[in-house]
Amino acid sequence: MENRAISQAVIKRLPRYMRYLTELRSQGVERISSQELSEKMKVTASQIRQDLNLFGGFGQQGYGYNVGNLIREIGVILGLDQSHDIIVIGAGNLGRALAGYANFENRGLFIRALFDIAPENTVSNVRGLPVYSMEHLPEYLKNNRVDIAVLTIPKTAALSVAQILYDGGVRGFWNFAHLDLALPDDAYVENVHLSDSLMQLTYRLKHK
Amino acid sequence: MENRAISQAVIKRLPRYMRYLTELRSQGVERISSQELSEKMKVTASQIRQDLNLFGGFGQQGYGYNVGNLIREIGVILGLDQSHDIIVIGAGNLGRALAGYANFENRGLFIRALFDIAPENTVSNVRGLPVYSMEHLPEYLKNNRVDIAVLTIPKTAALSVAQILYDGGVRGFWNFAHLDLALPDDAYVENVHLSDSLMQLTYRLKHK
DNA sequence: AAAACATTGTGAAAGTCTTGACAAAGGTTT
DNA sequence: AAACCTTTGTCAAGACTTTCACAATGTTTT
Repeated sequence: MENRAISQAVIKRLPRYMRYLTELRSQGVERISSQELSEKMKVTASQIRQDLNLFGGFGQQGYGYNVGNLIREIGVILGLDQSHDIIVIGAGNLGRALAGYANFENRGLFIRALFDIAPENTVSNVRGLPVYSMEHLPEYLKNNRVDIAVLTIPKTAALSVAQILYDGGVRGFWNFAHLDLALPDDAYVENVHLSDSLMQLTYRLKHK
Repeated sequence: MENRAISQAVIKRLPRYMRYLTELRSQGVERISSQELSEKMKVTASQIRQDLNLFGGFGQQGYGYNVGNLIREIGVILGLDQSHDIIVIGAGNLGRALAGYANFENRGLFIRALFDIAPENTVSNVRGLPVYSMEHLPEYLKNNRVDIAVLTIPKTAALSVAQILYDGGVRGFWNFAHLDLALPDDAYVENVHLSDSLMQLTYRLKHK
């Protein structure tokens, strides 16, 4: 838990640093300066140093940053050092796509099950994951720890299902339903609006 | 084409206004004040007025904003008054999810086809859309207008496929591959990194 | 048709975020 | 082991964004 307030803007950039650093590590790069990294990421070196320094002095003057160490440190900041148990609500194409996402497990993100109103229609089981009926959700929540629920269901169903999840103790919500999910303050909701980003693209195509 | 520079922050908010206004219209609401809308959207009334005023005086003193009119105006700003022809590259779960997305067509966004390296494996055709082999992509681009390509392919394939698309005249890219796609300046790329948003959630769960 | 009311549009203030600049600190070379 | 080089950490300036506050203007009521 940080005591200084970290701005949303910084938090948004951390996963991006993670991506570039992981890529560098896979290329065998062991050290990098803020200058070099800034060129690859198309941001200023100053911003990188400022951002990283909010969480501690991970670099070394005259040397730069150790890639492996930095990945580990940012991982801790993002909570990826702890394991997270995740269920996916809605086993349609999007739910299956997210459940089948490789690399989550490297980061301690474990998809445990999918739920659907019509589980028997689910064409192919994703990576051998069980697909349960929605009716079994409350019981599942009694017997299993769930840190994050992924919602890929119609917006008409989203609020009532979220309530069941919240009552069952779930506090993390990755919401793909087309509404801004409003839950009590101790629940953390990340709303993803894919079509919003497509409209930013149409805006730019029009105003180029 | 706007002459004043509109900030990225404003452009990001426009689709959100669109969502709330469309919802209001479907509830039969015909007029709304910035104050009322700000309460629903949890932003300040001042921000709404400031944002909308960048594009023109859509409101009326003492009355507020006409919902239908505002939807139409924001639609024009976002380019949703023009039709866009879209193809999806990669007919996996994610590609099929996006291709099957309802409501795109209401906004002039027409998915015309999917492409995949193994089209015969595509379990179910989405909404009767054709699934072509990747080999046919250059020929397709010769014969069909494509405004936007949606990339739901592995990052190893993304750049070479993007190059084929760019050479074929495509300038809009909605990229879900796990890299920041870099293309010439006259191409417009919207990179979507789903796992970044999940990591923002794990951050908040850890630092609550 | 006048008075009272509501609400926008907008300039300026306050707040936040990003960038620039450089002293301090450690690395590297000779 | 001294001199030189590199690069961070950090403070302050600059840029950008949000919020405040209110005159202007149109709406509604009486």
